[in-house]
Amino acid sequence: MNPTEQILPLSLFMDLERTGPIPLYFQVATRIEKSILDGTLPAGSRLENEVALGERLGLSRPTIRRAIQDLVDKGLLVRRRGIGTQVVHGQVTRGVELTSLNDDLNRTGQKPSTTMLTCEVIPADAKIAEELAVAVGAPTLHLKRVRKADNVPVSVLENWLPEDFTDLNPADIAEHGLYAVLRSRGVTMRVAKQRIGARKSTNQESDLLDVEKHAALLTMDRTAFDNSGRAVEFGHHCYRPDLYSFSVTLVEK
Amino acid sequence: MNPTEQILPLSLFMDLERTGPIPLYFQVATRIEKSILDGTLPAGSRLENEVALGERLGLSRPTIRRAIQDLVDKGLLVRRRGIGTQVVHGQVTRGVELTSLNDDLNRTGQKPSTTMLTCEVIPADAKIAEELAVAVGAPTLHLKRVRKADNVPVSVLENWLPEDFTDLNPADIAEHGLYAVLRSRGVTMRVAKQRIGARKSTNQESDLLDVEKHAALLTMDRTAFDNSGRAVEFGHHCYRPDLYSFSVTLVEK
DNA sequence: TTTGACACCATGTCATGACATTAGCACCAC
DNA sequence: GTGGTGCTAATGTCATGACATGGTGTCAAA
Repeated sequence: MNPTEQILPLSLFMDLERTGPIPLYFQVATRIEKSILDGTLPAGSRLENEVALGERLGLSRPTIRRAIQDLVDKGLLVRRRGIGTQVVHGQVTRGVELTSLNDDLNRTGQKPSTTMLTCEVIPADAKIAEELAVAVGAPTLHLKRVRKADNVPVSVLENWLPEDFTDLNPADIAEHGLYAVLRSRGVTMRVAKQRIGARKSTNQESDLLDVEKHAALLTMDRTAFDNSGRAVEFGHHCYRPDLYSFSVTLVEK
Repeated sequence: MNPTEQILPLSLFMDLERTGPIPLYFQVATRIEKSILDGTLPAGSRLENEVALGERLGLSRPTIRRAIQDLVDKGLLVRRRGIGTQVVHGQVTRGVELTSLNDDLNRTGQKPSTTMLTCEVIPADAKIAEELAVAVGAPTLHLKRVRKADNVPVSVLENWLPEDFTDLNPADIAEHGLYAVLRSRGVTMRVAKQRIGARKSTNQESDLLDVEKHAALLTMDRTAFDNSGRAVEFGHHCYRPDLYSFSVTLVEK
């Protein structure tokens, strides 16, 4: 019942790349994470303590600590002062990340496709102006799309972008996804604030998503900010709850 | 248009408590956060750089860095190497935290109340056993409650707890909430894994929540782990989407 | 005028060392 | 026996110092 003392195999850390561009703490975190996922470190087992681990690997304590902290933030490890570090029970689930639905589907092996319904430049109303931090009436690019996975409609996506992006190419967006097009323009997303709720479908949404009238939909409003802190996108999305849901891992600080 | 150079008023940092139990980085982070919230540091403004800030406050760079990093993780600041640190645009929203609905309602000033529908010890079925990492058939405490805010029903909460907690007092839970009772037993939650979705209400749920039949509900499944990494609670919750939603702030690493 | 080299700035990474705090345990005194 | 006391182990906090890396702007040469 008491936590098994567990030593990480040294071999896992033999090939640390000390000169490459990949930070050492990241390499360590990756290797520990892999050990957890493949069962080398079973749930509940204890990690070697920070200083000892650092000595064995020839790394300083801050580096080890940073690696472990990243895994704690991910919900894989739990630390207790005076006790040590243990692997959390329960199967690992990938949490929500700052990616688009397109990326998610690609990762899970489903074939995404997009139908563009609307792509127009319209003046911002009060709500959009507020979300994007632009003046009311300022031109914005308004998109409405249906996203499908393996040809089954999954969600209706409606997005607004500030004036700088009103020249985006609708065909590119339909083919590669909005986020990919923005990335290729040099925009890197850093922060997103999302609100997740639910409501009934409108008749149009029922048609688009191929569900019955007044079906329950999962909704998500998102405002995304780039690395200079500027709002670059506001979106209102509706998902078929039988095909999509959100996973979140919370860690008490 | 270009980010205003901004200097934090030194007065904000004059009363740092260097001997007390509150970490210095936390005190710094709190003060910066307050400056952002009250408008002293407007959206888009630039922070003084790390080293200078450290010198002015008589603190080391790691301490300052830790404080800033916490605010970056909260989605309040954005950092760019070679550029500096800026305040993110957009109003601040409190994200999901590892708290119970009870705590949430208390914080927003609404008066929560709870009706206990079921409180019984039952054997774990396959799904519950999997979530709690116990054997199938092991005794678990099964709760079903309705949570109200200002006497309006907000959610139906169904929870399962492992054998150690089968002796919990139903009256205590109804009065103080499940999480408060667990805290008073010395259990501290550290990690929770949630899945958020939507579905239609059952007839019973429609009655309990005072909504029409087949209304859209927001659902959340949560498994919570204590500071030793052990699963201590699995819950399936349904919320009225007109009264409750989830906020999440994501930060790209 | 344009372009390349270079310096500067600010954050990113890493090492070393020290002390504080907490949990668990063994031991000793009462 | 029981309870306090102190030791040990492990993480938490903080300081100092160094170098790397990416972004920006300047200045001079082509």
